[in-house]
Amino acid sequence: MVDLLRSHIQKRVNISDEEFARCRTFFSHKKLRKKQYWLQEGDVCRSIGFVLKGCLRNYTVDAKGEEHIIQFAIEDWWVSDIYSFLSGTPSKEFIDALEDSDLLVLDRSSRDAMLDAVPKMERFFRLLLEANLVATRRRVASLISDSAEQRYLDFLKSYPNLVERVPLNQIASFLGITPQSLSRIRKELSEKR
Amino acid sequence: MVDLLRSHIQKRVNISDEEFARCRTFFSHKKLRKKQYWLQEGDVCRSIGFVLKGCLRNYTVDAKGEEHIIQFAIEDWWVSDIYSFLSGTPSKEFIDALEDSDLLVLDRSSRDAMLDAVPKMERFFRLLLEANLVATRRRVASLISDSAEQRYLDFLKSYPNLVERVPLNQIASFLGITPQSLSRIRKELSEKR
DNA sequence: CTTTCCTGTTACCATACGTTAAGGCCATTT
DNA sequence: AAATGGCCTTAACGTATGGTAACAGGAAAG
Repeated sequence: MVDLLRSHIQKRVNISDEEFARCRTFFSHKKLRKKQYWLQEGDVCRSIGFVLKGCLRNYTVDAKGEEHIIQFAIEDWWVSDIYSFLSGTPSKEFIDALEDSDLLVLDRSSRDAMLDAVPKMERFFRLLLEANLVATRRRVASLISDSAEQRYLDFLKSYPNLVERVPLNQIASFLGITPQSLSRIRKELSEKR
Repeated sequence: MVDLLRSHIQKRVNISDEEFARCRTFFSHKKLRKKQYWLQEGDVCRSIGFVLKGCLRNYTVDAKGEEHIIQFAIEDWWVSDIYSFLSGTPSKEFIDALEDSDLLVLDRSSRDAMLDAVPKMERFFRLLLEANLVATRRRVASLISDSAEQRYLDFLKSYPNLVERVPLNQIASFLGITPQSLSRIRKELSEKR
């Protein structure tokens, strides 16, 4: 299981067994059952989580009580409210588990200690953030440029594995539309092709 | 002018005169006249730019020829197609100047050399990326949650200086709506309040 | 086994935003 | 002075998506 983290890091920086062993000591384990919260609005997000198993979502709830999914996280992804984590201010987001999940958790002081203990990880996090920023910018471009139908088709292409695991109403929320609209879009697509 | 870069870096990491002087050698200057391109679709984005003066925009052009602004950049901000820059693949974006502008430019090999020469800059870029990611995630949250009117009001609050410098049709494009819609929204707002 | 909840679908109407077209204002060019 | 082009606005109409409501199938809970 922990091998997943090792290969995740190795994808970006070369790390020795000894260095990885040192890194490993800064993480702790966390199990979440389906529907269990990891972060609730008003809490400070004190750690970032690396998903070993399962699926989580990061979302806001607006004044009408509607949920808006900012991010999904499955195996090999990280999850957190990065703003609250970095600033130490209370979060406006929720994080909970869509499936029984298994995380490796790194709190703020552990991360800082790790960066001191294994300087190479500084580069790892930079590269991770770069990849994240690229993906998030893509999503912005898609949201300001594309129709809901196009965004759904892109989602199918980009995350084929997620479609099978996540309920459609959750995907609609991620796309920024209602479940009813997504249902209509799916109907039209199936009629056309 | 270069002091702007110094204080920009200093905001995130402590850097000595000597270290800054070393950093400085990796940058080159670039002047752009209004409407001049810095990046065109199909080109590889070989450098990132730090804006000393002026205003630039980063945008895509869709199949209908419509422009969609992904990012504005004014003084003290960075501009690039980070995906093309990192991957070395041809860009699908344009970058041009909305005003006569003055950039400090860092190409890929210079950046890598700088990171070797001044390891502290590794942390600087990590922190810069973190801030960028936070802002971009905010924008995603706003695009999937808020009405165009709300997004416009948020824009006014977040970037009051930009509103005065950038034409309204450009702001509409940034918000993901047409100039006509923005005009209508402004009218309704002025009638209400 | 029955009940309840969760998910997905459909339909009807409402609304926000897009499209097309036109006109006016102002700065720049000729 | 006249002409041009960029920018903003307005209006009438079209379309995509939202809101509300109802229903059905399947999973989960009792």
